[in-house]
Amino acid sequence: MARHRCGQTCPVATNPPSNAAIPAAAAIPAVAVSVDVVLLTLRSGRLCVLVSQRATEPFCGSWALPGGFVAADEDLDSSARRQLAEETGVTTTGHLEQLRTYGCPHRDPRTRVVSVAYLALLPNLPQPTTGRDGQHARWWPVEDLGSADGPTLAFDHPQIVADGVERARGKLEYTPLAAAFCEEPFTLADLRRVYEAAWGVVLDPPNFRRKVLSTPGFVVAVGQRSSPRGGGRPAELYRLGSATALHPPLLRRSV
Amino acid sequence: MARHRCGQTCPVATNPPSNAAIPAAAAIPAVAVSVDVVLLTLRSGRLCVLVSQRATEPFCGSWALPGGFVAADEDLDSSARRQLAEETGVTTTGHLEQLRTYGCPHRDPRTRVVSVAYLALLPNLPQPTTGRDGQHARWWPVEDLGSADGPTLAFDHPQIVADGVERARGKLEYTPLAAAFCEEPFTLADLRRVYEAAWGVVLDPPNFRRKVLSTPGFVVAVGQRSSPRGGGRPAELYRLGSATALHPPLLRRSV
DNA sequence: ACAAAAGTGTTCCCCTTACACCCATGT
DNA sequence: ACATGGGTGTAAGGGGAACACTTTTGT
Repeated sequence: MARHRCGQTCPVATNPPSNAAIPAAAAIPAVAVSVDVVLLTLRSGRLCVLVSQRATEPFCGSWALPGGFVAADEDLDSSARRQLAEETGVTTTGHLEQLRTYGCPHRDPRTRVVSVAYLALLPNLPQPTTGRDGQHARWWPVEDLGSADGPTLAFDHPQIVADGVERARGKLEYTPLAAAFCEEPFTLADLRRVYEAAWGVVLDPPNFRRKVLSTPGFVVAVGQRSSPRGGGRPAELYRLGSATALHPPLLRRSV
Repeated sequence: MARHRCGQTCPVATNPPSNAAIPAAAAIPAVAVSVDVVLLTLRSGRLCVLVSQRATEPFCGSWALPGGFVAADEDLDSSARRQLAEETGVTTTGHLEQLRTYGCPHRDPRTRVVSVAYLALLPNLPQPTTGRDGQHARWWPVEDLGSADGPTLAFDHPQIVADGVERARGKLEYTPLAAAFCEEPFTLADLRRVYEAAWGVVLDPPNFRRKVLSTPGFVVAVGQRSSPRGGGRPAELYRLGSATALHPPLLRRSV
């Protein structure tokens, strides 16, 4: 047992590190690692993110992403799922992916916190999401975030949300990710509305239909029809297929 | 001053945490944060990654990515640049971007290490890269990594390299990233060979030329011509332009 | 009957592709 | 002269955009 490069005692090799680019006598800095989740959903045609209001300093009264510290023997992905479950009650069957890591030294004014951000996509949840401490959590349309009547986000969470939204928007182009916003089975109109809400555009229904169906395995017909709400021909119902990529992609108008 | 959620004393609020999803009495686990860099370049038409041979346990004799621990007051990006400079002598003017964070609890057998991986792209370096400790560092063609006569990579570095290579390959499609592999000024053939090496395809020179030049700001002519090596008409020389994205993208053949 | 939404057909146009051909230089 | 690589021209085919039109439901 010895004290070496990792700054802790553990039962393996004791040679000085040759592969780590740190000064020989330097201690490994203490860093707290947290996970923050950008949870996006669609509510009445608007892309929304889940945030909860902070009751403590710093940033008391501001809104923050669900998140918390990674446990000792916990994988990062598992931690993200746990934070989501504890703070929203969602045992996610939806999409969850790592987004990016934020490690600016003073992003948390108290101590060094490196935060691994995740992106989660879910269909609209029927029940209002309540934090495990009963804290005030709510959905905010992402387009309201910069505006005057929108929420003030804590820490560097504005940047994290912006990165998450941009990732989601971009991935809609070349992955079947849009289905993560829909409850199965869904109609092609449901799927189209995901793109329209996320990109802020209007898509031509006939062309969208052909495009989606032309990619084998994007969606598969379930053999039933939806009950129309308020007139109109019933739509066929689909489930997400096994395709992992869209070829060719469904590109946004110029960027 | 008080002991609170971040596990350290600091001069701000003392209320119990309401926004962090950790058990009230739990200590913040000690985690070491490191940065590993996937440095890619092109050598004689092959995409290569820089690795250095470990001289200590664990994984003594295996090859590892350049990397090291993040310093106390150091930004993640700065840390990546520092590791690169210390281990390869490169003061990167090339491309550097965050790749992904790897935090599996036992990815390092000694202690918990969360590693933020970076992707760096550089033109072929004339001098052989030597580590700051004189350690054995060399380029390996990425296609040799899985093979029998290729190197054995330490830790989860095979996964990190694979992710980095895939990121680079994908980003060539819709960003001007290929120019990061070329020393300026470069010819369009140089640029084309980047795509051919990275994707393992053969591209039609006339069509490639039109495609590249049709995106305004991808490359700009410098008004000179290259001296041909071994016959052939001299090519026009270009520099990277100001465009940040390719519209429409230069797509790979089906995936 | 009318409105509304789903779905089909059709045309135009741009981009990609493939390949023939010309240009400029080294040997 | 010939090989080599840079660069231009051009015709065929695929996919996207736009929109007319048909189908099926609710009111």
